[in-house]
Amino acid sequence: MISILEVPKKYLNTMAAGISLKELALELKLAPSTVSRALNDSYEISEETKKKVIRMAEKLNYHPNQFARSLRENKSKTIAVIIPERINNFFAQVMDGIEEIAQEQGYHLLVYNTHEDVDREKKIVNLLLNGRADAVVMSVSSQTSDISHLQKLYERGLPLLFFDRICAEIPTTKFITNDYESAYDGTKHLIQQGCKKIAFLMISKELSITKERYRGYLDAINEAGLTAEPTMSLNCCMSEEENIKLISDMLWSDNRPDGIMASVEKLALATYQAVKRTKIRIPEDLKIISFSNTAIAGLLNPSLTTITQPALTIGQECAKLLIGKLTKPKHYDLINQVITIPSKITIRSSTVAE
Amino acid sequence: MISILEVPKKYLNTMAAGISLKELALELKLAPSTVSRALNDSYEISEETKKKVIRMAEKLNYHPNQFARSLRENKSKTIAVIIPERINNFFAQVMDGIEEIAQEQGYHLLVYNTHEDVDREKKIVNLLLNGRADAVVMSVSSQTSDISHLQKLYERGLPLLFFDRICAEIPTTKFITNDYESAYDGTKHLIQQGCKKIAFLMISKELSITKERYRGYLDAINEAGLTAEPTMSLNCCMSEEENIKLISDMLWSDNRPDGIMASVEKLALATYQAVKRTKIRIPEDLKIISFSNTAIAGLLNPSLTTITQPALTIGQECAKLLIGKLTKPKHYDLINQVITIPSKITIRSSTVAE
DNA sequence: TTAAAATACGGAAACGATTGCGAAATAATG
DNA sequence: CATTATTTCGCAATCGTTTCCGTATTTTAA
Repeated sequence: MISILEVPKKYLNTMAAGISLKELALELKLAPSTVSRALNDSYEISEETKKKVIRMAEKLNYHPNQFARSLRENKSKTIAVIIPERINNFFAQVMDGIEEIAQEQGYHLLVYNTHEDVDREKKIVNLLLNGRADAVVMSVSSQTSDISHLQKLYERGLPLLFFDRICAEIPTTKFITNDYESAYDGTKHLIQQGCKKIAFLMISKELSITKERYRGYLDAINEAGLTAEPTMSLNCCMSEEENIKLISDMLWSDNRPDGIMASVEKLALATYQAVKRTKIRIPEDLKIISFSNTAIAGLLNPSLTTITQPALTIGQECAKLLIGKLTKPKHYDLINQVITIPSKITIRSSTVAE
Repeated sequence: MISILEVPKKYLNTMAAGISLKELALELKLAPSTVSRALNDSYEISEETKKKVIRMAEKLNYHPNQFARSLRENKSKTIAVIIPERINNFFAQVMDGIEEIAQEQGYHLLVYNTHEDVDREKKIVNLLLNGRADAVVMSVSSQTSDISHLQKLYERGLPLLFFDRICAEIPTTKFITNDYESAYDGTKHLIQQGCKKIAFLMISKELSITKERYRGYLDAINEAGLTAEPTMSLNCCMSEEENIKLISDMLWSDNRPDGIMASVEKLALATYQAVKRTKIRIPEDLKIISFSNTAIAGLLNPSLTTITQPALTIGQECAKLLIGKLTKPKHYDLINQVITIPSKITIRSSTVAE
């Protein structure tokens, strides 16, 4: 005799793989449709039946198959996130922001790292074309010039959002920080501290953030009556070693800068490494400011003046808008606009001689 | 007249949402089964037909629906990764390692951050019970003592793997570094540098890594004839501010240590912050060594002696084993064992007085 | 008391792919 | 030429849900 509280033997072996709705219905002597409705708390089902169904579902450890559900409903409650780099405080914080909202709303995150490689980016985007995710939020790689793959993704109809390194050609919403103003203010700060020859360090000329930050840098320089020498804008690469060498060469040259605006954190750190191999003193001989989201700028030697992006907020806003669009398509729209959230400059020892 | 190179009008509106196999078959005047086999390069289909099908699939921009496929095949080519913290160099590197192998093998990654919170961990694990992923690799949160949710996940039959912070009770494969030896060697190094009273900093007594590293620390101390005072083992928490205060209190006390073994990076950094508020000099008055995977240990003030874990390798090995198990279940087995990959100690200024 | 409305549930189709089986048409064999 | 293999493809079931209908039973209204 099988007690009602025991799991029937016939299910014991299949339990590992999970029980289906149909089997659950069979056990309850109900139709699958009824069980489905009961579990989804439909008004068509009596409270009594609901209780029974829910209890049995728990007893048999029932979990609805997500693929069947996704197939039927044509949505997966999954968002794909594509970033160019993972070992990076900015992107990690953005991810945390996205995930915070996603978890609240019951959304899952597929995460992809392109390693700043367009080819990888294209492969990943093509993979996403089959509808594994309901939406995509991304920051393009530094090598992305051809954007046909992004165009295709956009035309596929998936809600698509950009942040930080955006793709202007795609008519959707983008979240960035006030790149121009921050770079302008940061450069101005260097000038106020006495810098006459300021170098601009970048990882790629093509990047949206590079262009904007460079524009801010240029305007500040010109406004101060200084001249922006071509040799002072240094286009770096992916290899840390090479970057250190490039920066070293600049520091050893006769025409060396007395100030540096690093458009990304890694280049400021490369500069620190390069400086270590010289007699140059920071901030006395060289002042440095950098876009950076590291928590330990204050522990560096010397502590680093930073332009900190609102990374967490950017992530949260991306997720809010995207999930809003997914859950209430009528109320939200991914219109072609750039939303700017300001950065914060924190002045530390690397720019002020005591 | 519709040219063969044009997309028939009737599909133009549905193209955004994607075309189905059935529609593709209709257009080709073939049965869905034939089209499916053609696309999957079945021997049953003539080369001629295959060409036609593939060309038409490309023309109509066909992409197979992953949910239908997953439902039918009962697998999703997706691996779930659960980590306790994202803004953390170690975990970021592990993730990169996992993703490297996963991308090679065409696997996707669902990533979850528990923020060191057991309740979140439980929710996430329960979400995974419905088969969204084919396998799970995780590092448990520092607050995890009740492991019933992990047990349930394991019993569900999903291949499950642990790394770094492992759960000994679950009989599966775990990847860690040589926590005991590294802590032993690191502590011994402090002793050799003259430390007599060494403090051990941890984030949770329950963690596997804490226990092992503490054991190594203790053995090194006892072996050297020193005594391990209870006040010298400091159990820190999640809040950076509180940790700095805890460490500050220790540093200001009469009974202050002359050496510190930090079992995780964030506690070494908190120590640096705390030291900044005192007159204490590193390494003259206090020497510090820490488990850490930061790339800028050399840029800290002073540069930090580190025990660096093989994070990337750990990630790669996890992914290799897991995907091996998924693709060739007969050849791979997740036997109950702990695989150890050694760390590397890099001695810097924080432990050697010049 | 009878018609209308509300309640509670079952049957069956649908989502989009894969695959076992059957069956033509063609090729190979005796 | 008759028979058997081989090639090439179609039919239909299946995976596990959800949901549109239909219907029997009960309740409410007239």
